[in-house]
Amino acid sequence: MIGMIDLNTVEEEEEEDADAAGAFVGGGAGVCLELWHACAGPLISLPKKGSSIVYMPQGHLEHLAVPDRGDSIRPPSLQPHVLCRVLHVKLHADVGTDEVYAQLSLLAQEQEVEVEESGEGEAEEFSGDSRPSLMPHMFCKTLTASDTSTHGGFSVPRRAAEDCFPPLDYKQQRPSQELVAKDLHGTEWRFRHIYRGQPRRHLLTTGWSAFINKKKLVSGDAVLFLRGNNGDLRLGIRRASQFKSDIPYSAVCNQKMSSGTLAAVADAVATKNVFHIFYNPRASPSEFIIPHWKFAKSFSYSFSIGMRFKMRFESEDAAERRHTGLITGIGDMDPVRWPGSKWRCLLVRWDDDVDARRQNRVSPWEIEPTGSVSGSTGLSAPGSKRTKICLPSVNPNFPVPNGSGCPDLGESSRFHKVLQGQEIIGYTSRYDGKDVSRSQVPGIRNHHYPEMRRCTNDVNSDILSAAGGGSRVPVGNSEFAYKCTGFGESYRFHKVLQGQEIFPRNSPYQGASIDSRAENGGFAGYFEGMHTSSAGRRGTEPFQGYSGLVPASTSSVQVSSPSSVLMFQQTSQVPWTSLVYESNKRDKGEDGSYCGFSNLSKLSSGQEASLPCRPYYTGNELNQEHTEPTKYAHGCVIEPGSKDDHNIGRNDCRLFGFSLTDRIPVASEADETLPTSPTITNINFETSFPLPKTQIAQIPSNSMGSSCTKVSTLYAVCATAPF
Amino acid sequence: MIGMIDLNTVEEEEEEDADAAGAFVGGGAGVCLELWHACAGPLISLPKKGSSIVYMPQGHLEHLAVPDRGDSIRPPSLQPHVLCRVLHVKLHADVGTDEVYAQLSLLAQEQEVEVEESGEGEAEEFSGDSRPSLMPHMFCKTLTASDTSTHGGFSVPRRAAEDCFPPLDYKQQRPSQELVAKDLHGTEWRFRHIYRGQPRRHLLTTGWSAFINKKKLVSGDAVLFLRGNNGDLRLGIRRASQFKSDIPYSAVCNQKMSSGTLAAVADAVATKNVFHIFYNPRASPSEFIIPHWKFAKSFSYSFSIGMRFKMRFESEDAAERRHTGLITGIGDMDPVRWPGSKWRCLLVRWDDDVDARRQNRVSPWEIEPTGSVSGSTGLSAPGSKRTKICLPSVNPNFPVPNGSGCPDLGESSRFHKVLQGQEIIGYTSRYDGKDVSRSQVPGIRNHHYPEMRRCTNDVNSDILSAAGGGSRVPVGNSEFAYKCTGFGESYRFHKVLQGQEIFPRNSPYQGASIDSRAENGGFAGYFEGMHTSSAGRRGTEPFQGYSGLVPASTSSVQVSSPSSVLMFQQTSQVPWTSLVYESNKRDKGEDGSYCGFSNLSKLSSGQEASLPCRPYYTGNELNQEHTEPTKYAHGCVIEPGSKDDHNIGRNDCRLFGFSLTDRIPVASEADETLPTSPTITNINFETSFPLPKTQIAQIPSNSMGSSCTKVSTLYAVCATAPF
DNA sequence: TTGTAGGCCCTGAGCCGACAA
DNA sequence: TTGTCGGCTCAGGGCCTACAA
Repeated sequence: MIGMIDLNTVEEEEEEDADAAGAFVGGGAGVCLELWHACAGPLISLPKKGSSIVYMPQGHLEHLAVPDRGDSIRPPSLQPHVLCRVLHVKLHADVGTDEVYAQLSLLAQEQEVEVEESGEGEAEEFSGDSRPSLMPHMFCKTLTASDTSTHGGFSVPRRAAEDCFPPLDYKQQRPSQELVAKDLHGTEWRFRHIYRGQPRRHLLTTGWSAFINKKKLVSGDAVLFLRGNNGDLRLGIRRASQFKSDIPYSAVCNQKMSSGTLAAVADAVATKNVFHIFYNPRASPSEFIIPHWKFAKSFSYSFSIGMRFKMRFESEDAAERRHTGLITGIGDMDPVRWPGSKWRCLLVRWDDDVDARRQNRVSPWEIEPTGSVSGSTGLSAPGSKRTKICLPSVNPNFPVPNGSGCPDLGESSRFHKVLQGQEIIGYTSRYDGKDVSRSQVPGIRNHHYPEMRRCTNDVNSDILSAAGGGSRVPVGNSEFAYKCTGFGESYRFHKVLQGQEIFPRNSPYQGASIDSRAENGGFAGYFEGMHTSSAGRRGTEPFQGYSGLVPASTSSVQVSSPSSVLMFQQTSQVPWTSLVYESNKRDKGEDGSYCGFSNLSKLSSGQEASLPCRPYYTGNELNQEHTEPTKYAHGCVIEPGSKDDHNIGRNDCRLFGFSLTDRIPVASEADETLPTSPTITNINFETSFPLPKTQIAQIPSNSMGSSCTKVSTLYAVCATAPF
Repeated sequence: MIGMIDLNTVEEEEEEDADAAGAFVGGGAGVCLELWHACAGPLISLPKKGSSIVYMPQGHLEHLAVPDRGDSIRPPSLQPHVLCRVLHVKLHADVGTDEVYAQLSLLAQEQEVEVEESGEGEAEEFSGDSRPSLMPHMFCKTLTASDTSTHGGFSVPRRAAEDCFPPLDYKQQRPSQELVAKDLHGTEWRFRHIYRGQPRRHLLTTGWSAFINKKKLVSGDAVLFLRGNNGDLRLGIRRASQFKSDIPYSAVCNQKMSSGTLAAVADAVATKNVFHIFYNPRASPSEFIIPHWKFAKSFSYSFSIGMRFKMRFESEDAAERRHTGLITGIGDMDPVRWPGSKWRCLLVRWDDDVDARRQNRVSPWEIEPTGSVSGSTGLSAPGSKRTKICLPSVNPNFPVPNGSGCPDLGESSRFHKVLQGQEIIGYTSRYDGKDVSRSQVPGIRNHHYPEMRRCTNDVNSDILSAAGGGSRVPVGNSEFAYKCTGFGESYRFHKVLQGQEIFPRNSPYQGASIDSRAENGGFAGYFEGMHTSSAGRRGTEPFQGYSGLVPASTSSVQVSSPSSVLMFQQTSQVPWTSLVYESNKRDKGEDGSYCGFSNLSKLSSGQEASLPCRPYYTGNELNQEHTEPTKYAHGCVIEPGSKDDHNIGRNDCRLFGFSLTDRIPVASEADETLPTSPTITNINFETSFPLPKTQIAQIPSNSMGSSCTKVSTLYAVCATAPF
């Protein structure tokens, strides 16, 4: 135990935190929530406990990847879309392979379910989990041949070592120490960390090969080091390819996902019993569980043959890529067994079909129309451009120390996005606290108090004016929206990408962040000042400090060499899109037969939401390319010169590979102080998916707790224009 | 591939054989049936496909060894004793630990089930599996410190090497070859086999440490080498202690045996669906599945407080030991949740309670009363001593070459018993066929034809007279009885014991055996001439050759040093006990409430069995000590001087640890040619377990196929005296 | 006959700096 | 800054015989 961490750490704190989040491995040891998400990959999210989701048996079968034998015959009683409440989410890691997977406990819901309960439940759940669990320092490195060779050890990127490892005594000729890192199972791994060579470099030597061998890591796999706020080191694995050696991959997980699953589900649904779904986020991209609102939202699009669309993918290097295509057909994928199912009901042709693996069938909720079909610019609702403007809604990530405002909303600050190879560092807190900022603005350390005070000001008007005002208002608080949609399990979701390093060396918030953190005794729930975007400390004044916290210079962000790197990026939920709720009281007829989800028509509106609202998107997605949304979305621009469609640095979270950030419907009681867009019309013309009446993504108005009711109105616009 | 086996082997033959027996590992590779049983241990047996068993949920819970949480609450509909039909038996081996376990597919039976179906099914199943699969050569060695050290290799006992391994060219100074052995998963392991050192010895060097490491073998564990009849080498493991390392033991198996199992069983029983039971024969001695007849038989005993009994155990060295005790109480083990259950309903005190692990509660079918209570010598039925006399019913193991008689009965010849450290070699067939017998009787090679011809003679009268005639007739054909009881899955069951070596060097049958085998082109289903006892080639004339094949001298058997050794012992089924069936047509009243198995009263008699028969034991077990039953049971006495109660060499097979050999009720159509015992009375006086009327172990008369109908009557006596 | 120990060889794990990308 | 290479050391795998139980 040489050179142990010297901070005032609280042992087992993360364990408890994981417990509080309901994250366990099978054996009972706690799984580090952050580590799980880091290992799961950048685009994986999970539904939150208590949220409403739609379960797709077809997709489940695909995920199981079991041969379509007799036992996979559709149980007659099982519908293609099953509305469920998520009762529990458990995070697991395969004992043999460290592969992460999740167990969801679902309960089929009646159509008459009061959506309000979801919101209440959420508020309660968050309260038990509002304790900060910061892990501001992390890095992910793809192993080189040298790293995995028996010949040598592990070459640690310099800044990664400085950021995540306890400092070495560089006065010595060969400084070294012993590192202890826990993996997902809580197993401790010990490494000798030495700084040597000419030129000097950080190496892990003794103990490394044992780790490599035990984990059966090969070149191309990636390891993650993650320093918790209490100083604990965590160690994760993200394999390049699925682990398919002589040892059967994910024996336990596959075991649980074996045949007969669907029959069990059908029985549970029929008998109103809980059933359990195992999901391996890295095994297959099946998105067989999607948020209720997302499913409902897909009805708002009018898909038609010939329509162009775009869709996001996770590429092999864990970077997100976007592909476009053309809808070539619409119809049931399996009209015999699953008639009326929307699962992969769209037949598409990709513009770049170089990737043969890509499915030629997609589900409506996976794609976004780009609106180039039939020249119907009307698909683009008015004000679409303003949705971009909303993105500079940078709010500070500094938490209110005692969280008197909306403590249950304080979790969005953990909604991280960690890019592997894309280093986004708001403040460069070295492990020893030295060299905090290389080119720091002098005197910045004294700014945090005024800024925090400014957070309490109502700057809504500023925000709105900055955003261009008008009908569309930025849903600046991603966490709020996230929570309202019920997919808060991933509120601390990280996104770790490889290949690009973004390092804002002279962020004016660095000093402030550090100081506030120190004064809060490590409690601080803030993150780097960069890329705070819309998410952040959302409390009574969500956009608080917006005007004051916009970085003075966007050039502070640098894009450096690929591979290796660290730090979290604040994930911004719904950064550049706005939501509009539309009153939908008119009876649109009983044409819901196709969608197979007519039960939605029975959904009642929220108690406090006086009017039934329907999620509505302004159509900005239909005619914009989203090539550089972050330019507009974030207070600091990632890299002004980047013109590819990778959207690196775009804050995206997906539920089962599905984006949670694009547009999140948020219901509010009514528009009180905000400009509304009462003239928004239903864009669902030319619909291929007739919408049942009041088929909405119903978000309870009280989902954020009573004290936040007013806040919610800041982010959601509910147009009450009757039809 | 140095020195590969030179026999005319048929590749994959055993694989197919395993398939035919329904033995698979999870992955699909075939599990060698013999190897599975060898690894499972000496006292483990399994029910046969199609047989009737009684399933005990309580025992299952014990076997699961899950904490008694809420989910182990007895499902209301689940009875403590469930009569089931075994639909399938699958043999498995844990991928990680090689631990063997079995999967039984059970279907709860109605009381009205026709027992005849079982017999028919058996005949069919056997037909598909009547192909000989001989493995006459095998050895098991407990690993020494040197064997497991990284410093050296594996020291092979000399005769083990000569018997199981291909011969070396001893003319070379250092003969060596490469051995290839398959484990339970079909994985090939290659070893360098060298003969060197001063004095010379057989060693496995290269490749051995890899095996040790991969299998995580330690000193004290045992390895089994097993040479198939086609020359294939098989390699098994029997761990000294349960494999409990950092890697969870038997993850897959335990997974399948996890919580909620009982609820699933209850549901399956209620819905008349098949349910699956996983049984780890080495995990716990729970005997939660017992043969139907065994369960019923336990009612024939009259257990009372103060009664003495004996019970068999498997000791740590895999040797069988017998312990005696006193019944101190009778009553439900769990009167709240499982009232009326007979599971461990007897409270006992052991005479030698040095072993604290021993349960102080036993089930009635586990023990045998010794009749020393209340001086009731009446418990000993008349003719008890004659049961010993029946044991010399040695029949030859030489098969009829073309099996025209009863091919489906030809399997008993595979009912092996392999004693580890107890070497029983009828003919010492070296691998190269040389040095067949070291002290062979001259000219014996010419004896086999007359003997085989003699096998076709009906020597029943001889047998009976030799057995003393009278009311009790030896059930000489163990296989037949075994099959009739439906527990034929283990018909090739091996018993491997450690600690004693019995080597009949000069058996007069050696030459004959070898020759007949050679002339049959390897088909021969015979075994060594020693210890043929009652089991063997049972065809139309089960006791054929009895008079002519009794060894001239019993001194041919030697007991040598413990540890290491080989060869199969023919398992004798019911070697020294006789069965008497008693007509039980009288109505004994509806007092079956206690036993919880009153459905037995609805059992109808077999179609061809004209009269309901009830298994009945003459009570010889009640007053004899069984110390040296083989003296009487076998044509050749194991070791005349052995006086301990180990009963080494006693041919015993257990179902889930339960003896199948003691007494096996066999139903017959009627007694045709055999002397019967019409005056046998029901000894079930003083009964603590009132028997429902016609509570019998019903064995179908046609269980051995129509061609064997007459044969069956030779072994079973059905007294038809009405009450 | 076979378990164990010591001698010996040699592979390869693993640490190091040099060098170059 | 860090990936890879060659050099180096050394533990231990592994083969052998000697000796003794």
